[in-house]
Amino acid sequence: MSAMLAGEVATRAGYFLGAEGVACLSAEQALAFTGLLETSRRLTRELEGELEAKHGLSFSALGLLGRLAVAPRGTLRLTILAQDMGLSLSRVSRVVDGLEERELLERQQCPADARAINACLTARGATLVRQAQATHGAGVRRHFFEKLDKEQVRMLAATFTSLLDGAQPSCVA
Amino acid sequence: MSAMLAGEVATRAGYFLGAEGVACLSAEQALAFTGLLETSRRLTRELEGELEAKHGLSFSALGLLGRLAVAPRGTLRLTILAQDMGLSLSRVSRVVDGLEERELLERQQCPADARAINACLTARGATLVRQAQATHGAGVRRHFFEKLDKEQVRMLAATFTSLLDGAQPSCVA
DNA sequence: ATGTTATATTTGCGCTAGCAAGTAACTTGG
DNA sequence: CCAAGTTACTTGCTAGCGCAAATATAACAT
Repeated sequence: MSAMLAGEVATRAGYFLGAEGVACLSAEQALAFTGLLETSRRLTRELEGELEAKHGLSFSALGLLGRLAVAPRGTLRLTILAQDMGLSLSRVSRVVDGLEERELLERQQCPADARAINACLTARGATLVRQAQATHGAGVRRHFFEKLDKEQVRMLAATFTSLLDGAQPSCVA
Repeated sequence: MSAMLAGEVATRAGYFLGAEGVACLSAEQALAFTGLLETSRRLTRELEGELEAKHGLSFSALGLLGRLAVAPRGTLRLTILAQDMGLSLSRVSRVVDGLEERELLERQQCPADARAINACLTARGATLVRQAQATHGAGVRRHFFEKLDKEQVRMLAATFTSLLDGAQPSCVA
């Protein structure tokens, strides 16, 4: 299997193994790294496709609505959303544009600070987010957890927790 | 720690835990899933940023050049590149546009098939890809492997290998 | 030979994403 | 009280990505 493994690695990790070679990373390391990125890519593609098809929501849109759904009064300021979600404020502003268009949320002037805008979930939005969360949850189970045993899940959770520990937010702006 | 863990999960996985709740996924499952996506996002952002800053290459561009670098005669057809890289052909065509502009590769008519185009690495491209691979390899070690022990790497490699096993290509088009 | 179907690539469009610049409003030091 | 600096948001721009349509060539069946 070592030969087949090496072949796999050469294919999937070709972009950082130079002509000089394989000494750069071990086969296992290459698999761990490229596997992580590739798994994330496929999972995202698959799940976001379902979400888009069934509810017309991107991942970010669902994340935003989901955060509103658990916030007091269904309301959060855009800045808070951006920080929470690790997105730029400009992106959040435009996601909100789209959701407001569809009347899933409303922009409201913040009474305490005239600069600030509250995104506020509508009844329509609250209904949709519940449905979409159900779709998404089912998709996650189907595409991810059904293929993993308990031990693997435990280990992944522990590994990612430690990796993300020194967590500066992923978006600077 | 269970309380803090639950808090973490509520924050990071808020988008699929509805008002009704936490019953949907276990805390560990939520961490494994969101951790995967978040880790991938940060890693990509960090590494691609370095690559862009030092060599003006995106991840895809490096992948493409890297594949040419190990191909016979530094040459591959666009279709092959697209399949290998899990990108759409249209995307590959445009990445090639950019790299051709910078004279890191050339488009050549395939002698055997007048429809096909070969992307062919130039000397400049071959030099750059080696440098960029070095940068990238160092970045991967620094941002990823330095934070993991041997056992974790082994486990990640095994898990992702089995997850990606039934691997239909991630890009349909 | 020739029409049909399949393959290879390019181009137009729409989406997500961030950064930079612009505007409005809050805060603070003098 | 007001000028300088900070914060909140919006808007214009760029880049990556895929899909769908357009074009050109190949392969195949009649």
